[in-house]
Amino acid sequence: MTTLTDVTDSATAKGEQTRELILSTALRLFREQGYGKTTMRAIAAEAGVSVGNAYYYYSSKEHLMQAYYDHLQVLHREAVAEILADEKSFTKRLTGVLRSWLEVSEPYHEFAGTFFKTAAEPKSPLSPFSEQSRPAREASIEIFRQVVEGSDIKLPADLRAELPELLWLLQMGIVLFWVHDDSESLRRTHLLITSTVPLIDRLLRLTRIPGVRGVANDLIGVIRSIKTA
Amino acid sequence: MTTLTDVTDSATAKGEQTRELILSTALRLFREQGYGKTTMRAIAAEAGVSVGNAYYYYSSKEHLMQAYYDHLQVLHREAVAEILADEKSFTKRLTGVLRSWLEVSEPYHEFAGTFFKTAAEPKSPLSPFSEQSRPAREASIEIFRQVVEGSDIKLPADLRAELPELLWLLQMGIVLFWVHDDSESLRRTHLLITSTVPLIDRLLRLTRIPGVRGVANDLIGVIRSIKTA
DNA sequence: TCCAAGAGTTGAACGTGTTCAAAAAAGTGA
DNA sequence: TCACTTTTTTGAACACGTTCAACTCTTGGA
Repeated sequence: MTTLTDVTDSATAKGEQTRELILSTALRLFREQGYGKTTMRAIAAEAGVSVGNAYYYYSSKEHLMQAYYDHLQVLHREAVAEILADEKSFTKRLTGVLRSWLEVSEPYHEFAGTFFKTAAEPKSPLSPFSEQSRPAREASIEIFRQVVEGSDIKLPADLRAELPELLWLLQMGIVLFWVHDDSESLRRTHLLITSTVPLIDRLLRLTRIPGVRGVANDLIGVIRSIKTA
Repeated sequence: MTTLTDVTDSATAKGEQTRELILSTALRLFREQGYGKTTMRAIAAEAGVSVGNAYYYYSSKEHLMQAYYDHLQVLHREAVAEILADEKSFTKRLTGVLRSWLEVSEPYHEFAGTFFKTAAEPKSPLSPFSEQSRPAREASIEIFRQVVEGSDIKLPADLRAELPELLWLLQMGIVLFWVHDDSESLRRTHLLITSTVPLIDRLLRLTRIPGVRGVANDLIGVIRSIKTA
């Protein structure tokens, strides 16, 4: 039996090395030529391995995409750390987080459509609602939980509890918009964020009005019942 | 020059006959085995034509899907006619229209995912937001315009004007939910509709409260500015 | 009736993602 | 060192959506 470091150095190292080589090659080609125009054969050739070998590590082309998605997640989490530490205002925190996502994802905007295409399919493991992407989804929701919890906003407890998930849904909506946005410098998506966030802030504060409060409570009830049904 | 009836009987008839044969065969196979498992070769074989011939009339497998989508649109329009003529209550009209869509689309639920998969791609002509699907989209929005206009609901004029489009967006959301819904008899989607519609009704009536009215107005402003930006 | 032009039809061929049986390499215990 | 097992790697083969040059049929005018 070899030592633990030996294992990571030799045993796993060989396979992991190939795995990472294939992934990085794939991501580079995706970035350079888009998802559709990058063939598995091209990835294998560029990485200096056989097609079958690529499939030995990634069971489909989509799985290579999944890996890219996870990568973005990490970049986003790093990008928002500073904002979440410094800022207290709810609108600024939320705007900052959404903007960061835009910045991080910007290089991939061109072929993001193809990604969300497969992501829209329910059975696909790439769907943001799927079981397989639960870790990534929860990590993402966690960011919004921090947005809410570290902010100055005052809210009824039950709404506060559901809010992170709702904000994540908002982000899904913005992503959908973003994918379709072909304006220069993504002007329209930026416009959407800057005009929507303050509105959400005001909407949330409206829950203090008794008549609104009732509707809001029922809304939460509906969301809960549908989640568990 | 032949007469008009001659043209439809002979000149166009031959081609149109083949076109419809291919379409109906495709839709049947889609229904029977799902979109993914139905091959163009199978459609051609079953229809008794060559693969190339199918492509002569439908430039891709997705276009056959588009045709199915248009088909649904017509069925839906027919299905809601009665409700829209008889019913005056806003919630009942809206619920009826959404329910009808569910009924009409039910046979296709299994493979609808694959349809919305390609629909999610921005460049795809099948996207509900695309230029090519404008006619289908506007026909769909028209239904919601009738829902609003024939109802007893009292609303500020500008909100009333935007509402059909918003309700169409709501339906897109419900469709997204529906696609992911694998509960028996689509229980969860039905639950979503029955609990969401009355809530929307109450939300809309809340716009009479001054504080809410301001936010609603701004929301409309945002929607308008983003649509034109 | 015949012929040129267009409409309709064919199926082999291409490029793609993916599979799989077999070969090569690496690891394991004596 | 030697057999053996397991991990890794290979590339031909498959099924699919799609294309296209060639073919047949239909039509309308001379």
